[in-house]
Amino acid sequence: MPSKITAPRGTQDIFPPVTRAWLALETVIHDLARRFGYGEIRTPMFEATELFVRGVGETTDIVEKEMYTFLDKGERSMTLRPEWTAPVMRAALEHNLFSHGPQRLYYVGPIFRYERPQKGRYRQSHQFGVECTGFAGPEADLEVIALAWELVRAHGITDAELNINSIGDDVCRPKYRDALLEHFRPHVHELSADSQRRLDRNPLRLLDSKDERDRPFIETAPSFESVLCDACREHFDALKAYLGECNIPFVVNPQIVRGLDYYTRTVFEITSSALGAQSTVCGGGRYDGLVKSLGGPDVPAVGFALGIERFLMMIEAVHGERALPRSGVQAIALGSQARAALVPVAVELRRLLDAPVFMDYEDRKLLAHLKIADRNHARFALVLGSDELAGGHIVVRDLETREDRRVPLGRAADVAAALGEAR
RNA sequence: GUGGUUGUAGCUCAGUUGGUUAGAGCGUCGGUCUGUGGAUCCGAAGGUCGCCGGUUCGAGACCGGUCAGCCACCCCA
Repeated sequence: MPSKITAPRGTQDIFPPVTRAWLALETVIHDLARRFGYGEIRTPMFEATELFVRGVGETTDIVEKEMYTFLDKGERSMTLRPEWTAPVMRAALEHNLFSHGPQRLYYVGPIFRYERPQKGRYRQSHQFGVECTGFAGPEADLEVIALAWELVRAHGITDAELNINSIGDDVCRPKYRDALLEHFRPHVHELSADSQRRLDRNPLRLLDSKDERDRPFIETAPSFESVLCDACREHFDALKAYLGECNIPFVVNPQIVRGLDYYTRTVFEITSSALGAQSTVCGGGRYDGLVKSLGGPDVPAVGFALGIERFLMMIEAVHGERALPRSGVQAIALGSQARAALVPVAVELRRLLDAPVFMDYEDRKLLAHLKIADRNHARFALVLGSDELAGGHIVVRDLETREDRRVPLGRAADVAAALGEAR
């Protein structure tokens, strides 16, 4: 037997009722973005590989080992979108959006990264994110953080924590880098192998090492705040003040670094203990240099990305799986004659009712049909058998109160009205 | 990419030191109940034991490989 074809590693099929939870979250997201004045953008699921190499950074893990890259039939190197920010900026640039002033854009959709799957990590995952361009001041930082936090707050997620940090700009980041090198260099051989590698590549990332051997040196490392230039410090202080005034609780965490090259100044993360080792549900920050590095004007920008799968895990950890309330009607026909009469009624009811109308087309006993109605979580059953057919009525049964009533069969509108009353 | 761990019915899992014909619960379907549901009881369907190879008289059990799930590292949402 040929081996069964299965979904590729790290991808998943999503069925009802889980798809319902996805739709509910997406609905909240679209509404939230609208209230903050953001418009939705959709971009291709694949892009020229070059976009990510230049946008995300050549030495980042994403570019070095996590991209799904392939050659198309024209021998062009293409890559499945591993993150949204670079494509969104590319699209905005390509269509000259930046010449029309500040932009507020958001997206919801899949990203692809070639990684070994684990809890909260998949090869295809989905992100919601926003990009706010054209504002250099801390107000924009506050705006996107407030938007992300509102999503968390609205779902009553109590164990979420907002961490913020500033990683400086072109002026002070090199200084900090040097300070770190100076601090760690004398102890190179006492550091973990990973950290020794990081020291050359990206000393900032050494700060979030989990290795016990690195801990003592990380604890004594100089903090970025001590090196921030005046402009960056002012920006960071203003943001903290705004967050306080808006009652958004946060902690300053000097170890937040972000893995992508384009971040400047503000970086932030929202974490939760519900997610295992992958505790970050939302990560973002300011990326003032990205648009320029993609060949565009010098446009400041700030945004975040939020993992949909991880967020759903958080919601479930807090609320558990909710029992579905009864809703809609089960149309039950006993016999072929009744079925022929009821099918058009069901179709008409679907036009009239704002609730599901279920119907099973097999020949079954009433009992079996009622069991199906239960399984569908229907609120009402419409029973049409030979007696009702002869009498020109239909029996409406309330499956919660077990009450039966007769309704004239003549027009579906009458049935719909009866259901409306009964509710 | 590295490490640990697990693959037996749709789901959750038993299966003795290797031994004839593969087990349970839940779920599904039918009956119990010629037309009134979530329960009870009875019955049925459903498996080349992830896949390939090896050891053996004999493999679901042992060995190797491979694929996949889960978890962690690296890193990230």
